[in-house]
Amino acid sequence: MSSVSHHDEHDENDYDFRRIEARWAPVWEELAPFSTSDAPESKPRKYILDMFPYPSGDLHMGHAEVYALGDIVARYWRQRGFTVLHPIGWDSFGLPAENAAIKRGADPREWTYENIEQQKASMKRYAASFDWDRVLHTSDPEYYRWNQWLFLEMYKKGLAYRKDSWVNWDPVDQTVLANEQVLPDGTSDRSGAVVVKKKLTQWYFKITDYADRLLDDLNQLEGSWPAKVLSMQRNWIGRSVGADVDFVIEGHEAPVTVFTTRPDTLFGATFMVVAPDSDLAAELASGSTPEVRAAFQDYLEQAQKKSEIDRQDATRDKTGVFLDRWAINPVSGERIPVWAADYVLADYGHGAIMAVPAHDQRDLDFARTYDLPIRMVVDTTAPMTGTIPVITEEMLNEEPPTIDPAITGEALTGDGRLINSGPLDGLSKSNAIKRAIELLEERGTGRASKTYRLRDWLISRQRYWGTPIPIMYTEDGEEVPLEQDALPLELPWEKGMDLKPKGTSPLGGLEEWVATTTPDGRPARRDTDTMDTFVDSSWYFLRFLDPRDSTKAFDPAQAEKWAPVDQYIGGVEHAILHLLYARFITKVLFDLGYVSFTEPFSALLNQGMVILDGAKMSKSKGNLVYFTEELDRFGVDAVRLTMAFAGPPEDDIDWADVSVTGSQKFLARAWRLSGEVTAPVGADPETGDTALRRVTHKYLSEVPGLIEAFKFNVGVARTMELVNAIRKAIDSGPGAGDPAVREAVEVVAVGLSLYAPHTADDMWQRLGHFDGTKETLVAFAGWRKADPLLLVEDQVTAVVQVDGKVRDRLEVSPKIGNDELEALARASAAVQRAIGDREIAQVIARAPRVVNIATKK
RNA sequence: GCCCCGGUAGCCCAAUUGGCAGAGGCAGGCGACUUAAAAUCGCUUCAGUCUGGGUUCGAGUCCCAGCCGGGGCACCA
Repeated sequence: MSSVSHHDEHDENDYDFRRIEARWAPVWEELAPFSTSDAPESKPRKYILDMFPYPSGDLHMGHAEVYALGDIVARYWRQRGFTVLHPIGWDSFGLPAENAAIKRGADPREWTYENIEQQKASMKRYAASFDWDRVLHTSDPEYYRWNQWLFLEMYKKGLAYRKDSWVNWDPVDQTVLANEQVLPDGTSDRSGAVVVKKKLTQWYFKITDYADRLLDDLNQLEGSWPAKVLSMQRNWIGRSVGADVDFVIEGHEAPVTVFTTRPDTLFGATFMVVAPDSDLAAELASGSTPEVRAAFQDYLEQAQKKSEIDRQDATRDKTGVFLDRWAINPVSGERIPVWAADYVLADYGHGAIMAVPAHDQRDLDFARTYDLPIRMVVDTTAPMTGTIPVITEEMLNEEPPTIDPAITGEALTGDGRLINSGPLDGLSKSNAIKRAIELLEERGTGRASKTYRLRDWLISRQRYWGTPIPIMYTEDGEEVPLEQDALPLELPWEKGMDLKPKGTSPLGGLEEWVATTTPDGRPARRDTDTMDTFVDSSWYFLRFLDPRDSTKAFDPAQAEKWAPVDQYIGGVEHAILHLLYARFITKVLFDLGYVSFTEPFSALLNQGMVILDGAKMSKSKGNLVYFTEELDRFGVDAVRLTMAFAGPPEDDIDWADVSVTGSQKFLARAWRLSGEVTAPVGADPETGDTALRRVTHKYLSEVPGLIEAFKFNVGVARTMELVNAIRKAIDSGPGAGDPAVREAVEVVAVGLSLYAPHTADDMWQRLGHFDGTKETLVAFAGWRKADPLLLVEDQVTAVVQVDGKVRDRLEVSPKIGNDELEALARASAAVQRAIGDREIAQVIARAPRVVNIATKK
C-alpha cells in the first residue's frame, strides 16, 4: 500500500480541526463578514451585546462561555435575515492595570494595551462574529472625553454634586468605594480588605432621584430579564413606605424628623434614638450637660472603632447613651427621652427614629437593656376578619397566654387591634396607619413618606487609571467646570510617576497638571481624583453606534435606529452594580433628550460560571482550565459546542461533567456527511426521501423557538438527531445520492453555523456553495422555511389507558375524532382484558393523543 | 429572620395548554470492521421524576406541608 496516497485520502476525509481552522480564519479576516457599516436600510435590525471584558491577562473559560452563547444569538438572528450589530470593546480602565504598573514601574497603558491585543487575538481565534470595525477602549481619550461630557451634563442638572460624608474606604487599594462595591460581609469586592469609614469630600451622582423610576420600570423587564436579577435590584433599591414624623425637642430650635413604616404605633413610642455619628447627635449632645457630652464623645469614639462587620452583627448587644434631652410626641404630647445608639444608621432615613419597643425587636432589645418603658399599642391576639376584630367565645373562656413584649422579650409585629392609642383605638393596623398619617398631616407635624436603601453613587476614586474629573477649584474653593471645548482633559503620564496608593490621587503629584487657570483667568487647581470605572460601562452600548464620532458621544439618530440593546448577555455578577448604573444613566440621557427609551437592555441573559469538580476555578486552588490549552487540544468549534450543549445557559458548567471529546466526535460525524453527499447542488429535495425530509423540516420548525428561548442545549441535541437520521438514510435508507440527503446536510451546516462556525463553513464549501464571497459564507445562507406539509404526520400513536395505566397503543390518523378514537379503544382486546368485568364509569377521549377509560371502583 | 430559584437514569440534561417519563450526550456493556488496536459504525443495560398529602379520568408538570441544594437581602426604622 502506498503510504502517500493513503495519507492523501486521510487528508480529505478525516475531520482535522486544525486544518479547518487554519483554512477559515484568513478568509474571515479578509472578508470582514460581520461589519455592519454597510447595513441596508431595508433589513430588520437586532442589537446583540455581550458584556465587554476587562483586559486582565488572556481570556479564560468564563469568557469562552459568554462569547460562545452571545455568538449563537447573534448568528441565529443573522440566519433569520436580520442585520445584527454585535460589537466588542474593552473596559480598560481600572485597578488591575494600575497595580500591575506599580509592580513593574511602568505606564498602565502598556500592560492594558498588550492585554487587549492578546485578548483580541484570542477572540478572533475563537471566531466570535464581532464587528471589528467598532472596537472601543474606555481608556482611550476619545472614549473617556465623553465620560467627562456626561459628567458635565449631569453637573449642569444638579445630578453630579460634591458632599462631605462618611465614605467606604478600602485600606489596601487606598481608595473610596461605592456602596455597591462593599460586600455584605463588609469587605471590598476588589481587594477583599475590611472596609473602614472615612469622612471625605467626594463627588456623587444623584441616583436616589431616580429610585422610584429604577424600581417601577423593572416591571417593564418582567419576563425579559432573569427573575433573580429583578429581585436583586428591587432589594437593592429597597423602598420603604411609611411616614415622616416631626418631634419637637425641648430646648432645640428645629424639630427632629424621623421616618417610620409604622405610624400606627405612634402612641407606643416611648423614647427616641439618634445615630451617634449624625450631626444631630453631636448637636443634641453639645446642648446637654458636660457629663453627657463626655459620655457621648466616649461612645462615639467606640462606635467608630467598630468594623463594618461588627457593626452589622444583628445579634450583638445593644448599646447607647442617654443624651439628657427630651422630645415631645406630636400626637400624644408625651415627653420621651432621647438616646444616641449605633443601631440607628446616620445615612438611612433621617438618622433618627421613634422607638416603639413593644412592636419592634431592635427597640425592645434596647429598652430591656436600659430599662426603658414598653407600651403595647397593638393587641395582636385580636384575630381579624378583614379589618373588623372578631372575638370568639372560645377565646373569652381561655386564659390568654402572655404576649406582653416586656415579659416575653418578643416584639409584636403582626396585625391586630389598636389599644392605648386615643383616636386610633379599635382600628386595625392598616387602617391605623392611614388614620395616623391623616392626623399628622392635619396637625402639620408629619406626612406620608418613602425612604430607600439605595444611596447616591459615589464616583470619586483616589487612583490614577481612570477618567479625570473635569472640575477645577479656585483659591477660594469655588467649583469651576471645564468648558466642553477643553475636553478631553487627558490623563497625564510622566515617566517614573509614582502610582503607589497613598490615600490621595497620584495625579496630585503632577504639579504642572494640577495648576491651571479658570476660563476667566483666575488661578485654579484641578480635581485630582478619577471617576469610578462603572461610569465608563454605564453608556458604552451607545458609543458602539459610532465609536469614531469625534463631535459627540453618540448620534441620537443612530440610537433611534439600533437601541435599546435587544439582547444583552453576561454574568450575573453584574446584577446590581453595572446594570443599575446603566439603567440610571439611560434614564438621565432620556431626561436630557438624547435617547427616546428609558431602559438600555430590553432582554438579558445571564450565563452561569464554568467550574471544575464542583468548585469555582481559581489560581490559588490550582484548578484552572486554560482557555488556550482547551482550544489547542479540542479545537475552537468543539469548545464552543460544549458550552452550548452542557445544559441551560444560566446553569454552571462543571468542566468535569462535560465531554469536549464528545463534541468533537459529533462535529466530525456531521462534517463527514458533507463529503458523502452525491446529489448535485440544486437537486430538487421534493424528489427525495420523505421520511428524512420530515426529520429535516421538523428541525427547521423547532429550532428557532429553542434558540429564542435560550435552550441552546436542546438545539444542539436536535442537530445531533438530524445527523443521526442522515447517517441512517445514507447507510440503510435511500443512500447518499438522494436529494433529501443533500437538503438535510445543508440544513445541518446552517444549524451548526450557530455553534461551530469553522466546521459549518467547511461543510458549506464541500457542499459546493462557497465561491470566495462574503455572501456565500454559511453565516448568510439563511434559515430555510419549514414545509408545513412535511410537518403533518400521517400516522400518530394514540395511547389507551385504563384507570390511568397504559394498556394499548393505536396507530391513528392525526385527524381522528374523539368518538371514533373511543370506539377503537373500546374494541381493543388488550383494553377489554384490562377492564375485565368491571363497569365503565367514564371515558375521556382527547383525540388524537389519548383515551382514558375509568372503571367503577 | 424575609424573599427568589432548583431537585427526572451512575453523570450532564430533555419532556407545547396536565396526556406514552426519554430527545441528545457522557460513562458502561455487546457486536461489526481490523493480524491487533485506535478511529468509525451498529445494537444495548440502567430511573418511575426528593418526601408526605391533595386536586384530576390522568400529575415530572397544578395546590399544601416538609427535606435537601443554590442564590439575594438583612440592626434599613
